[in-house]
Amino acid sequence: MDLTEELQMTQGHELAGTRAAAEAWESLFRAQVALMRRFQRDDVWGPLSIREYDVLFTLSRCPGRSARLKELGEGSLLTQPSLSRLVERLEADGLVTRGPVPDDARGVAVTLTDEGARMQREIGRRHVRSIRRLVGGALDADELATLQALTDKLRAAQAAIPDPS
Amino acid sequence: MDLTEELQMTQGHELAGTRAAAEAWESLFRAQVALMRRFQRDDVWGPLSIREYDVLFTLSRCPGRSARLKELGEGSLLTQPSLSRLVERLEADGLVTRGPVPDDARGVAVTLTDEGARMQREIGRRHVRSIRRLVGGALDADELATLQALTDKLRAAQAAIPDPS
DNA sequence: GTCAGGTCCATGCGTTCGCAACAACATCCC
DNA sequence: GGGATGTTGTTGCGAACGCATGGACCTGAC
Repeated sequence: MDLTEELQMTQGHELAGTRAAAEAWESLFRAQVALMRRFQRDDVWGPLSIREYDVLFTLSRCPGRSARLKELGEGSLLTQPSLSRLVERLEADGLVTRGPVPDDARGVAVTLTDEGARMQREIGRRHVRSIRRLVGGALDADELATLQALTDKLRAAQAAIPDPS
Repeated sequence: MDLTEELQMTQGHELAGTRAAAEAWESLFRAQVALMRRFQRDDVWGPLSIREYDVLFTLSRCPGRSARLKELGEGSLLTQPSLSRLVERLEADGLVTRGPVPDDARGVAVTLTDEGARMQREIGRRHVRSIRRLVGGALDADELATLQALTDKLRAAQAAIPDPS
């Protein structure tokens, strides 16, 4: 342990080395970008953008294939206004419906239509083939399990760290 | 090993299970999105967008702080026209210069100016603090090293897999 | 040399995005 | 109840993006 880390620990934090964290993040980021570029090139998205597909995918895993706009926004990189208009387009295409939510007249419940669910499954089936090729073809089962465990832990632990005050 | 995997191996591929690959990718993707959202919220970017910073960062690691437009595009999610205009804006702000590249009159060499390098270092210094807090605070040194090794391997191995023919 | 095909970058144009402001509702405190 | 404050979603508008296309240049065959 070098002096910097020791100093940090005396301040009550158990932070791994700055360099190790930065390098791990960069590797994670670059891997995600590289894979995303390939997935984007894939001819599996039909009339949807990846962001639109991701919303349909998220909805397909929600109870009743329905979620509030706010919940959808929490798992997305889009800002709330952009998501609002994305959902507006999905509704115009007949893939989702927008309705009221019980017990909160402000809320908007976004619900997958049958056609939306069908579209999601169809694209998802093709997309998962690409994932198997590119991700499953790069790492073995143990490595995949380890990667999943680490990224799950990273996401959970990061969520527990407050914003700088 | 289940029947599906066995069948795949008889076809000459050593693919890990589809489910494991899909779940690992989703975890990786969600972790990246969650962290990215927090980094975006950080008040460290000054007048730049994250994408603009990423270009300056990439240039700062290139020999001579200079790279061709094409090379910059390979590590970015932006399309070529979008990157072209992003660099155009960076040039207008005095952060990069555009010049010819030796031995190829089509090429455009993008070079970091002193002010661009200073801006990148200043933002980078603040950004790396967030990375240490959120990434270094979530995983210990061993976990960071493992995560980096796996994502590096994933990126390299994926690059070696050809597009579907 | 020159012509065909490929690569690299820029530009026109319609779409999507983010920011700021706003409207509508919920919640809390009195 | 009633106003102050916070939350949820929408809208106006300028900025940025992606797609299609075009111009300039490189490469290879003849």
